Amino acid sequence: MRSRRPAPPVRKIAAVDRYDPREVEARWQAVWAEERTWEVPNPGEEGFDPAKPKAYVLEMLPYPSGEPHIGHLKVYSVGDAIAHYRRRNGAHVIHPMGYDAFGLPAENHAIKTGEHPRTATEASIESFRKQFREWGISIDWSREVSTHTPEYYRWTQWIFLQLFEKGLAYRSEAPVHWCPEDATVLANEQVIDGRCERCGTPVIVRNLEQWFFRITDYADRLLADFDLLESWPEHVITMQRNWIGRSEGAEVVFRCEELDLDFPVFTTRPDTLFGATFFVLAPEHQQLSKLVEGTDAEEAVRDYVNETAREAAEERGSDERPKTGVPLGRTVTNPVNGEQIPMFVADYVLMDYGTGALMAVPAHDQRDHDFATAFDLPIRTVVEPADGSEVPEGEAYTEHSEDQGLVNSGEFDGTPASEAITVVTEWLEAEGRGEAAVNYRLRDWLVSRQRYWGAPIPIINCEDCGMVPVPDDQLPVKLPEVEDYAPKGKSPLAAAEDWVKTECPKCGGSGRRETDTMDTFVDSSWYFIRYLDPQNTEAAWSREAADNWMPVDQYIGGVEHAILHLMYARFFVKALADMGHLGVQEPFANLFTQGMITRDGAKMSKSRGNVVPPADYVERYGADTLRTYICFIGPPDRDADWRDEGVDGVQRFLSRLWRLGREVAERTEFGEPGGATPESGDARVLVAKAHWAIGKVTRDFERGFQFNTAISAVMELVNEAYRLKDGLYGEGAGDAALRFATATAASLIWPFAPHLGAEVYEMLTGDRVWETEWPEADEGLLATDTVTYVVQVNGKLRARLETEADAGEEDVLELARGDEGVQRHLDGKEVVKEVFVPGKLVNIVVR
RNA sequence: GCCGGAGUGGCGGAACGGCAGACGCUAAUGCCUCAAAAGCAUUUGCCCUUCGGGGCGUGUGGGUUCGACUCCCACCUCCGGCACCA
Repeated sequence: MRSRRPAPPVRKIAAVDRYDPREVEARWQAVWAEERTWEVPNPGEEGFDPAKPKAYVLEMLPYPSGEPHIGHLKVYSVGDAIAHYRRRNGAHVIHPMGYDAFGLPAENHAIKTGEHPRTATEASIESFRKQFREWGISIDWSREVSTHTPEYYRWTQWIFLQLFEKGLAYRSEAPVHWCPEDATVLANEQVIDGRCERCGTPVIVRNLEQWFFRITDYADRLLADFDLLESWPEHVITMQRNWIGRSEGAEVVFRCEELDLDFPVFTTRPDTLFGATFFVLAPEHQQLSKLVEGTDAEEAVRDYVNETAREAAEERGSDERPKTGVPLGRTVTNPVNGEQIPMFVADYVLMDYGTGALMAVPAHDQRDHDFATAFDLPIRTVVEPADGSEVPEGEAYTEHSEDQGLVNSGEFDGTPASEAITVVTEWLEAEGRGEAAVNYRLRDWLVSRQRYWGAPIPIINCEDCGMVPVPDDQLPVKLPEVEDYAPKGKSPLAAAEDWVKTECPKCGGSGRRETDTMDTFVDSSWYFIRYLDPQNTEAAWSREAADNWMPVDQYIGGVEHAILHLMYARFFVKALADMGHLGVQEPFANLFTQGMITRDGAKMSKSRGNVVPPADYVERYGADTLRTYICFIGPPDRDADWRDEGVDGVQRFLSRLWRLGREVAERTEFGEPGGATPESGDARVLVAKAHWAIGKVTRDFERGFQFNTAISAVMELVNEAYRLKDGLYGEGAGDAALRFATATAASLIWPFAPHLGAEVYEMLTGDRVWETEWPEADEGLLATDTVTYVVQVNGKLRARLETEADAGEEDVLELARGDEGVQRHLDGKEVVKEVFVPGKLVNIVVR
């Protein structure tokens, strides 16, 4: 801890004897705003030191709606603690802020009130901005961005066109999810249990022409590059892995000879091909009408298809309900044995997985088994347990390890099932009837929305030239002003006829603008790069700035974004890296997902009346108390239940530290807080405790996010100072120890309670705590002359012994055996073994 | 069903295989005060106690070990994610 400056001005020792957070916090906030303390330069700018390591600390940007809630306070408190810690450990820390300002809530509000969504959005942004300052979050405000400004979405549009040029953005007709309530299409990721993620309305499937990003091209890299991440929560990786849903198997072609049609299917079990006894198509399958046209089955099939189309995806998805379907009166040929097997249409086959058709193997797939039972179809076992054990009645046998061999499978009989997968696939390849294949659950990302409040898609449709990108010098395509924000099945932008009608940039003929806007997840898939060079009008960012700061060293946010945002952003970074705009493959090296704050065990909601409005609480307790409480309540990745009594406790602690600081500043000589390390006595005990706390807090930061134990260590230090202070005042070593201990407590609490930390530290040292280096624990000080040995008999604690730290094994054992409490338990028993752990413990085993 | 995560006092939570319950809340008592608030101090897992101490305790049942909240096996409960994915 460096120090020494002239004695502090009088005002720095508060005149009141009560900790007044409002006064303290306002003063320091003014200093940080005035001096722009948290701004950090880019390479080449004044103040940039290439020798310093960089740290990009980022919390997910807020969606500005109304006022910030307690979850915001948590995520930014946690992030700020990390940012402060890294700064004082010598890094250039970039810690920016922005707003994810496009989106439905503002637009729905606009529809109701007729007021432009920009008005409510910008009012909300102002409120967020104000509260972030009142919370004392150390933000580099020079880098602030908001996704709804033309200066920002100009570059969102630029990225769209980059993807378009590379064939990664395309327009296509496909069955897509449509939310009738919000009157827009949704991405697969935004459909939860068959319902719209935003409003909960059951979605329906419609065939529409829409814009997609080709994220499926990146499926394998999105999986493989988990290896490039430093530290992500295991469950987030698992969720993404499941979502991408890679499975290996084979594509096998079944042929309908009558109509000369080939039906490829995907299977993970080519080893069971001989067990395929029927064949099923999804109701949405394109060839269906061709198969039944003019046959007896036509009407029944049409009815069945219409019926399933009416059903919500939600009901169809249940595996509880009985299998339904209709025979087509056609057969296909099983390529391995030439068998003609009957075809069906059934809604348990999904159009958007595999090829929308499957070979049914009822003996070895439960769903096929259920269908076969319902329709009385043959069930042929082709894989048997090697040990001859029975398969339960009514169940499919799905094992396929080397302990199972093939039967009823012609030349493949006896081949172990695990091996048969490869062998049969090779055979299919040789025969030209199939090949090894990989299938994914992941679909391309549907990005167009028929809504107003988003970035317009920068494409012009020309009768002669087709889809033409808006030339770079004409960006941004500004959102037009309209009268009515309500969606009517097409985008509200379509009503702005003057805007829609334009000139084709290619041929100069008449063109019409694309009227859909982009999914807001597009905006938030690259904001963390714009922060690095936010003022740039020539490019979305400079490679130099991006190379300097990327990747994000610590990303913090809610687990609800585990799939959507985090996967889209990974995709963007990979695509941009492929185009040469970035030098990294992954945006977020370390990810931390914070838990929710509940109250009375339930999620906070207005209807439940258990909301903790941060502004009210900051007014009442001050920001430092709230921030520290949130970090103290429990491990930040877990959910935690809010209790006002707990807040009182933290307030008490901060107030104790403030009063200690003031008292020590008054009653001891201003000067070097460290001084010479006292040899012995309470002064030494206190200094040692301070070093212990430094070590503990430092380890808790280094190990991750163990803020609750870090704060408790500072509490212990403060408690120790209170316990010892009255005996230490007035002697040189005692005064110095008190100053050191108190300044250390202020220094260690700084990442959580910056205003108070700065205040107390300045009272005692005249220095600004954020300009000092993070303290280092003197491990040597922690060693003491005497140690306490724990004495166990048969593993149970029986005595404690104070002894010289350097006492030998025999001496300690001798002492232990002689102890009265130990004696009682040794009496009349035979000592079998004695365990000695130097400096710690003795265990005497008796019989 | 599959994949994650978690079970410790009245509560939130601590514990490199070595003193279970740090720290905080709550509660009780005392000091200060005319009084209250604030503050300060002590106690606060359960049971028994002759007040020395003793017994029991980390979801359940086993195991490894001198020693297990911690490691291994089996199970129970709760939370989250995915789910007719071929």
